Amino acid sequence: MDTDPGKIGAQHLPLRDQVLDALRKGIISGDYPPGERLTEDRLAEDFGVSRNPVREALRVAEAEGFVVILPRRGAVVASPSSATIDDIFAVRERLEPLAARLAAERAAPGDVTTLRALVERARLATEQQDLRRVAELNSALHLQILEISGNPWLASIAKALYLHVQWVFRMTAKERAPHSADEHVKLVDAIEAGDGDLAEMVALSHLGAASVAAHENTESRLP
Amino acid sequence: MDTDPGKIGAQHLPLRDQVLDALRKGIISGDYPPGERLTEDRLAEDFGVSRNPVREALRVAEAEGFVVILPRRGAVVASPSSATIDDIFAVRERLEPLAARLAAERAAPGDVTTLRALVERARLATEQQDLRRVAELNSALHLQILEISGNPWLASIAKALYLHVQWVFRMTAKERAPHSADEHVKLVDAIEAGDGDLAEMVALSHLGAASVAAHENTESRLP
DNA sequence: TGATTGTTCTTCGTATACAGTTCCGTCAGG
DNA sequence: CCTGACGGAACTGTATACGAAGAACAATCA
Repeated sequence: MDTDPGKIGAQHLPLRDQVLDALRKGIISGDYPPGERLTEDRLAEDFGVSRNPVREALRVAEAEGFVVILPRRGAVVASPSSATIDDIFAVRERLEPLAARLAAERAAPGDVTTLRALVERARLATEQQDLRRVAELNSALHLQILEISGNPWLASIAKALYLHVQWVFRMTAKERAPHSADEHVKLVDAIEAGDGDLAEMVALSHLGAASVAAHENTESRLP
Repeated sequence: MDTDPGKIGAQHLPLRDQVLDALRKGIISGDYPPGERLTEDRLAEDFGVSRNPVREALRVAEAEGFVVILPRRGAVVASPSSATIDDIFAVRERLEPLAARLAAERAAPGDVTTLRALVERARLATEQQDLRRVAELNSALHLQILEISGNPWLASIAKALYLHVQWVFRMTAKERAPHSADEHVKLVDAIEAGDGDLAEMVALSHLGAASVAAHENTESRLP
C-alpha cells in the first residue's frame, strides 16, 4: 500500500512501534493537545498506515497513560491535572533517588565518562543560550542514570514518569527552565565517587527542586 | 462469531480486556509456563475469539512484562530470573511503604473497615488451614491499600509488580507461605491511627521479610 | 416546549488475503 | 553416518472489508 519512505514505513521496525513512537511524540510535543479526539481512522491516515497497527499502538499508549480510551467512544489524549503532577512526583521522589544510588554503586568508568560528557555539553549549550538543547541533554542525563542503575523495571517505570513530566512542562512553559547544572554536577560526582548515600540524597533534593518548579509552572494553568 | 456465554464473551467488556485478563491469569497460574510459545492463532482458539483482540492484548501484556515479543517470531511467556526478583523487590521497597504512608494519611473510616474485614477473613482462613484463600485475601489487602493511597500511578505500578511477584511464587512454591498475619494487623493499625511514619516503617519491614522469603524460595530454582 | 425517534459516526469484532520470515524436515552428497 | 542445501510449512505483519452495537445529535411529533 504505502512503501513511500517519506512517511514512517521504511525500516524493519514493526509499524505499530513506529506508530507508538510517533503518537507519543505527537502528544508530548503538543501536536495532539489534551482532550483531542484520536479516531483510529484519523491516526491511520496521519501516519499512512492501516487501522490495525494504530489500534495496537493505542492500547499501549493507554497503558502508559498518554491516552484515555472510552468504551465505544474512542481514544482522547489524556488531560494531566496538577493532582496528577503531584502523584507523579511522589513516585519519582521514591524511584529516582534509588536509581541514583544504584548507579553510584554500579557505574563503570565508561558510564561516568558518558555522564560527564552530557553534563559538559549541557554546560556549553547553556552558555550559548540554546535552551532547547539544554533540556534535551538534561533529559538524556536523567535517562542515562536510569539505564546505569541496571534495574530494567526501575528504568522503564521512571522513564515513563519522566516523559509525563516533560509533557506537562511542554504544555505549560514554552521551554523548560534549564534546571540547575550545579545539581547535575554534584549528582555525577557522587556517582563517580561510588557514594550511594550521597547520590541518593542529591537526587532527592534535585527532585524536590523540580517538584517545586513544576508546581509553580502548572498550578495556575491546569484544570 | 462466538456468543457462547460459556467462554469469556458474555459481558459488555471489550474482548481484548477479557483476553488480557485471561492471558495474565493463565501465565500467573502456570497454565502458560515460561518460555511457552504463544502463537496468535492458538490463543485466539483458546479464548474463542479472533486474532485481533489477541494481538491487542499481547501488546499490553508485553508492556507489563508478562510476555516477550520477538520480531517476526511471535510471543513467548517471559522467564523471570532471580535477578528480576531482586529488581522488583528493590522497587517495591520504595513504593509500597509510600502507599502505606499515603493510605494512613488519607484513609476514610470505610476504608479501614474494609481492611479490617480482609484481615479478619484471612485470620479465619488461616485457622482453617485454607492456604489458598489466605493468599488470595492477603493479595486483596495489599491491593486495597494501594487503592486507598489515592495515587493511581503508584497503585497501577505497584500492582503490576505485585502480580509479578505472585507469579514467581507460584512457579517456585506450590502455595505461598501465608506471611505473618501479625504484620498485616500492625499495618492496618497504623493506617487506622493515621500514623504515616509508622505505616511506612511497618510496610518496609514487611517487604523486607517478604524479600527474604522470596529469595529462599527462588534462589535455587530459577535460572 | 419536551420527549421520542432516526440518522450518522465510530468503535469493536470478525474474516480474509497476502507478502516476507523463520523454522524444520527431507534429501542429496561427502 | 554426518553435513549442508533446498523447499515447504507455519507464523507474523499488514491491509482491507464488512456487520453489529453504542453514542451523539438532529429532526420530528405531541
